[in-house]
Amino acid sequence: MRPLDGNGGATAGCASAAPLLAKLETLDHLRAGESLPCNADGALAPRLLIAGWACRNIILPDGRRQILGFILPGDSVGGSSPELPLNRMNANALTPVRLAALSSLLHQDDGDTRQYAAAIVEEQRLLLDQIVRLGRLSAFERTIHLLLELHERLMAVGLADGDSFDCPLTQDVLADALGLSIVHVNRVMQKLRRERLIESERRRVTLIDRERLKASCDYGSAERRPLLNVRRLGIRGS
Amino acid sequence: MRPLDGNGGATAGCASAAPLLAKLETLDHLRAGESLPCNADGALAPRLLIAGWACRNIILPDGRRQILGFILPGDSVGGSSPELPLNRMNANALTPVRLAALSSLLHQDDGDTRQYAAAIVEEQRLLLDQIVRLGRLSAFERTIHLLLELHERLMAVGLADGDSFDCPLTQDVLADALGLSIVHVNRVMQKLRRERLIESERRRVTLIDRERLKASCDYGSAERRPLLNVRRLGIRGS
DNA sequence: CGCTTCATTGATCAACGTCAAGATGAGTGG
DNA sequence: CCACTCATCTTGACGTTGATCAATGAAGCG
Repeated sequence: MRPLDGNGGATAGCASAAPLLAKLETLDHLRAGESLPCNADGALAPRLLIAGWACRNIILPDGRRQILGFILPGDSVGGSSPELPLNRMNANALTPVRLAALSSLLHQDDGDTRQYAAAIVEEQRLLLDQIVRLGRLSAFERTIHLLLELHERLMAVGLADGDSFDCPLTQDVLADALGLSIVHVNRVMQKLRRERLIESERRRVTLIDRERLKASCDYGSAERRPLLNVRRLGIRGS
Repeated sequence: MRPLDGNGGATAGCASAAPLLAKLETLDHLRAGESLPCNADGALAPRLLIAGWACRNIILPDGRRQILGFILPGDSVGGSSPELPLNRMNANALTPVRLAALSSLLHQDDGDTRQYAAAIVEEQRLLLDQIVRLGRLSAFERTIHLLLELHERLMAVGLADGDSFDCPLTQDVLADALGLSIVHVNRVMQKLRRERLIESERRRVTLIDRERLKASCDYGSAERRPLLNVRRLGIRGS
């Protein structure tokens, strides 16, 4: 029972919920672990991810890995500029993945420039969130924060229903995204379940009380620009 | 003795070394701690920093602070797009700072677009480095890595001579940039001096053996895109 | 079934944070 | 010139978080 799709990849269970993506013609099929296609110059080829999950990552010489961010259905990669560092990092499928051509989507008049710009803005927002997570949140907060981000992004493309979504991330991958050890991720997840903040069975993650979760990790506070900021830093001018 | 400049700000000791910047007319003067000017929409106003140091930072509701990156002489802010998240974060002077108008510099034909694009690329590169530092480097490595970045950037604008530069960062600021406690930063710096990797007296930091330093923290390995990546992640496809 | 990947557990330890208290040094007003 | 203040750096003791090592389950898959 629960056949877990057979054909399409990670998000097949929700495929009906992503009507926009379903209509696109598939250009590439990747298996889990494979690298996203590159141009001759080594930069990511322009693609739209229509099914499955991927991630961008950096691997240090000694084998440590840091995942920079996740690529979810509806996300585009490589479109904006081959110079952009993000487009020069490794990107790997985490599940079976289907990609569509991107240029076709964007070559309408000047619309592509606008699309590219929006993608860059969104990418930067996610990078800043990642920095705050890694720099100033505890393991517990980090994990919640990332789950909230994933849920929000999947929600936006119709791949999360209400409070839950299909999450193909292994604890191994989660660890490298959160800058933690795999063992610790496991314990944090257990604590989250024990405190009834989330449920997770098989690959399905349910965020039980999103408002409480958001409050517990300051989710979203990186976006707001405080109007006036008298804290720290500036008590020095005469 | 050692009057530590009196007029110009943090980088006055090196002013002669930044000929390009010296010629610009100053638009704003900021004292340490003050916020960089904003437009009506709340985004950073377009400026070129010609003297002093500043940083972009996020402050969480409970007072924790994460510094996202430093703004050094020669860096521009707010130029690219008011939508960019980085341009909507707090930015504060860390020393007395002088800013120049940016629009005048860039309103030559289409040159501004190119300039903006280059700035975005560079910003993204620094953000990725920051993520790797926070996510996968130890406190010791992080500190070295950041010092190397600062040295390299100052070198590029003629504000570092050989192996040393004038570093106005307090350990407090360093801590919030590195995601560490202030006490731990202090101990790491001591260890760095004890092992003769750096010297630091007053505000002057000297990197004693840059090659050794780079090797010890994998500096620069985030830029290179490995050609083939068989490690981890992908041993799953049949 | 045997294999492999992934999740889980316990024990132990190192890294890093917190608290509290001095030093040190530069600037300031009397 | 001195006392005073304030920011910064430094130190020690101690607690916590999270890493590491090493096994053991559990589940999917050929």
